[in-house]
Amino acid sequence: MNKETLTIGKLAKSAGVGVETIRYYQQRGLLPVPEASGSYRHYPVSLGNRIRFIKRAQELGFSLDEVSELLLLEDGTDRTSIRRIAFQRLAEIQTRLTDLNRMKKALSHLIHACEHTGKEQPCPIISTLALDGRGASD
Amino acid sequence: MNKETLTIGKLAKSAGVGVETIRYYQQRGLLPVPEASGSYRHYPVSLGNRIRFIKRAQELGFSLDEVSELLLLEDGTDRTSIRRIAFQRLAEIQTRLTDLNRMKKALSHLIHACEHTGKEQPCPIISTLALDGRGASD
DNA sequence: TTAAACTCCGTAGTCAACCACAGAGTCAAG
DNA sequence: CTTGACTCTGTGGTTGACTACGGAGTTTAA
Repeated sequence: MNKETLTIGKLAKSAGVGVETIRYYQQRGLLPVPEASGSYRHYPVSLGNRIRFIKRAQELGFSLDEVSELLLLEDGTDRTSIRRIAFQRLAEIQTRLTDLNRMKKALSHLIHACEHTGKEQPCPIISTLALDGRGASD
Repeated sequence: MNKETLTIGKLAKSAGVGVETIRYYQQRGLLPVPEASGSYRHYPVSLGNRIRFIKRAQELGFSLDEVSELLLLEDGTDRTSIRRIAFQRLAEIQTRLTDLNRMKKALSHLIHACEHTGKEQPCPIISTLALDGRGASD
């Protein structure tokens, strides 16, 4: 009833997520489950900020487990721990970037070779994949 | 019994995968299911090459669905289709690379800011995530 | 006052690419 | 001929982040 609270549906809409997402976050312990004063629960509007926090962290590639950690540190006093999590995340991103760049290079190379190989010869993309053992190009 | 055939376990070992993986590939239609001459099936050794083909394609980031397509084109005559699939894959890799680079940049920036901000001020990592609405940096 | 829209709660399904396991049958070596 | 390793089939579990659904109760707008 309070002007400061919303039903779960309104909260979801205000935060741009589905109702089920909110319930899921509650299960994961990312969001508190308010007491119901009546038969429906009343959600403080401020939870919208927390949901948006979660969403922005996800956009930076944090998993919900990592977001949980960040939320514990939300007051910002434990800089060291926060940076540790961020560094970890950065390292994972770097690893993934390296992998993808290797794939990209290999694939571009194969496509290029395929485009510049005569029809009489086998397709380099297929023949590379079909090579026995490894020892391809790499 | 033939010298040219193996039991599923031997085939799996020779191709460096688990028995379950072979059965899974059969379900997906990536591998044929040979008739059993007896009560066990006998797998041509050549299937090992096909399995390795699949694995190498996966290393280049192809999904099993894409591998199915590639296997249909395995003779290498339909270069256009093969290249189409490879190009698609390359485009996906590029998209992912762009995303990750954006994340990396944002995160490095935040970490740097966090390291060079006085203790009296709020942690930039947290406060960026906690920003109301969007309109952060981006 | 009723009908639509919503909430609650729990469970089950989705995607990808497998892995695990159970129970029964079978094969090969000693 | 026994033992132990293997095969067959079918089904269920894993991870991550949701999404969907069902049935019952509740609130609210017309």
